[in-house]
This record gives sequence, C-alpha cells and structure tokens, in this order.
Amino acid sequence: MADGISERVRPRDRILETAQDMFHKHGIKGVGVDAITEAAGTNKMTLYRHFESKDDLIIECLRATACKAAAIWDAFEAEYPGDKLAQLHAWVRKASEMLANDSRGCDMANAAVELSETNHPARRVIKELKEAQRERLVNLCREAGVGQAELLADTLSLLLEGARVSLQSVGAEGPSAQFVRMAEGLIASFKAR
Amino acid sequence: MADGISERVRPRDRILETAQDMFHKHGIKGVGVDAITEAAGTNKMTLYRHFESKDDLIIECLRATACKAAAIWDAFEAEYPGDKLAQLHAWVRKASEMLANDSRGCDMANAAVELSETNHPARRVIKELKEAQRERLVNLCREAGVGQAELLADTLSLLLEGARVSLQSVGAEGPSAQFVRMAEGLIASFKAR
DNA sequence: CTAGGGTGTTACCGGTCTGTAACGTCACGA
DNA sequence: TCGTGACGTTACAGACCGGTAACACCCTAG
Repeated sequence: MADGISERVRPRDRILETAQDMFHKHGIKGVGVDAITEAAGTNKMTLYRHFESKDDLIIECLRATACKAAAIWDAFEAEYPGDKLAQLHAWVRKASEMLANDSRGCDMANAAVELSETNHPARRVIKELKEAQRERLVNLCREAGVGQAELLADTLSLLLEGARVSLQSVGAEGPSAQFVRMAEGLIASFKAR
Repeated sequence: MADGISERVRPRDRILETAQDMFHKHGIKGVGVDAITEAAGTNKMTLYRHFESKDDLIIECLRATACKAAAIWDAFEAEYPGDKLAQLHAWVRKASEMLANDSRGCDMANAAVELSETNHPARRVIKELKEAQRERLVNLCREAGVGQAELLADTLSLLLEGARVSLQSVGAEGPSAQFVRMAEGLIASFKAR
C-alpha cells in the first residue's frame, strides 16, 4: 500500500504516461482521448484542462518520449565514461534490444507516417527531435574516431529506422534480424579506413 | 477526345486507382470512403458493390501497388537482360528517384504502421508481399555474383526502408540524402569480398 | 422493344470522434 | 470556518465514420 507509483501521481502525468503507451501500441489515430483518460483513471475534462487539444497532447508525448531516449544516451556515457567507441557499441546493443522487445517501432517515425498533413504542428517537433538525435549520433561516431562520421551515423540511423519499420511489416524473421551484424560490420569497416 | 483514360474506365478501376493515390498521400485512416468515391467520380454504393468493406479495398490497393512494383522489377530485366549487376544498380537508381520524387514512403510499411491491430487482415498480405520483394532482391544480389547475397539484400532493404521513413520524419536533407552513396558503397564492398 | 444488370441518388443507421458546458465534490490552506 | 482550486461526472454538441436500404436511371444484349 501507498506504493507511490500510481496513487500519488498527478492526473496530468498519468495522462501523459498512459497516452505515450497507448499511442505507441495502437497508433495516434487508433486511440481516442476517452480511451486514454479511462486507462489513466481520470476523465476527459481533466485532460482538456491540462492540454489544449489532442494535437497538443501528441506533441507533449513526443517530447516526453524524446526525453526518455536522451536518458538512455546519458546512460551510455555513464556506463563507459569517455570511451566513445564502447558507447557506440552500447548504442548498437541497445538498439537490438529494442528490436527484440518491442515491435511497434519509433514513435516519432510512426507519428510522421500517421500525421500526413504537411502543416500538422507535430511535424515541426518530430523534425526537431529527430535532428537532435542525429546530431548526437554523429558526434558519437566522430568522437569514436571514425573518419566519415556523418556517413556512418546516417547509415546506422537509416539501418535502425529501416529495421524498426521492417519489424512491423515483415516481422522478426525479416531483414531486421541481421541488424547487429550489419551495424557492427559497418562500424568495423569505417574504423578500418 | 475519347481519350479513353478517365471516361471509359470502369468505376471499380477508378475507385481502386483513386484509393491507392489517396491512401498513399493521406494515409489509410486519414481518408474516408466517401472522399474516395467522390474523387473517383462515383458514389459509396458502387464502391460497396465491388468491395466487401474498406478493409477489403485496402487489401486490393496493396496488391495493386505490389503489382506496379513488380512491373518496375520487370523493367530492369528488360533494360539490362541477363546483366544482373546492372539491374542491381538500376534498382538503386530507381530507389533514389522514388526518394526524390515522393515523400510518403512505402504504402505497405505505412499501412503496417497504421494498422496496428495484430489480427488485421491486411497484415497477412503486407507480410506476403514484402517477403516476395525480399526474395526477389536476394535473388538479384545472388545472381549478380555477390557472396553474402542475403546479407547484402537485407542491408539494402533496410537502408531503403529507413530512407523512406526518414524522409517523412526528418525531411529530404536528412540521412536519406546519402542513400545512393551508402548503397553503392555496400555493393562495391560486398563485390570485393 | 424489352428485360436486366450496372450505376447513380438520397436518405438513413448506429457508432465514434474531439471538444465543451454545467455542476458536484473534495482537500487543503489561510 | 471559509473559500479556492483541482478534479470528477454527466450530458451534450457537431462532425465524421463505415455500411445499408430503397429506388430511379440508362445502356446494352437479346
């Protein structure tokens, strides 16, 4: 009792957490605000007191997800302080774990697919956050002593993005099964130059 | 006059063509059957006389799209008969053209993202068609004289898939801009072994 | 000419969606 | 004690969704 996990959390945070989970599992257009609030143990009015609209909730969810991703990056630095190459390998390992444990891919990429309107407010945010992640991977590659850091980072980035979407369309036995092999091969190849 | 393109085409084919286009541009859940039939110059009743349901229409659209893709593959064989390596390079060129001219990615991958329900009837079809394309690319790589044909084919496959989804989330200046360079580098690298 | 199948039109059903209004409740702090 | 603000509840608006019924029309094959 008084576990402090689900009871004392503010409705806004419960909504945000639940929405992230449900958007991830069922897609943005696949879940309504009613379902979110019910699963969060609250109601629609409370949601609209904390978020201007569903679009606003979507954006806040994407930001929160990006925040969690950033925390994972920080964990690499904490685990292998200063050893950028080890951090790069940790990135590959973490990516393959995600491929193994979750078949719904990247929230931002999925959102970009679902929200096809070019002027949708979430698209700006998606682009921002994705570019930030790209820059972080480029820096990691560069500091790991790779010559063509941008090219390696972009290649790894596309490989992972492709693996996550392929996982959804072809399944776990598809091309994504070879992700680690491909990524490690690439890193070795770029290091050798 | 009597151009025979839009006038004499049967309603079913107009619906199928229009639905492909609209699903591609706006996503599956982003367009309703009313909008499709209106754009196709017909009405909802006629649609439901030719297709059991919207899900059925979706599936037929995916099959039709796969058919068009298969025709593109056939064009490679027609253009470079017997020269499998040239056909592989043509595949890369064609892929980069698609990346340049269309920012909405692969219909099947997008559909897999949107239709998150694991039992959705379209998912079987998506998997089938994607596996067929994978096999075709593997064969092309093998017959082009590549040692690890499966690995190269899967890597190229993930790269393209990633480029198409990255194009939607980050834009044309993102990692997808380097697709040709990556793909050609990979092919050269695999050929060299 | 006639019969029938493919098509167009209108209206409708039941459901779901986002978003809002009005009101009731409860805890907490001055 | 009082009041203030956060939260819950109910009801509803207005739009859109997929899908169906009933009927009128027209072209063509026989």
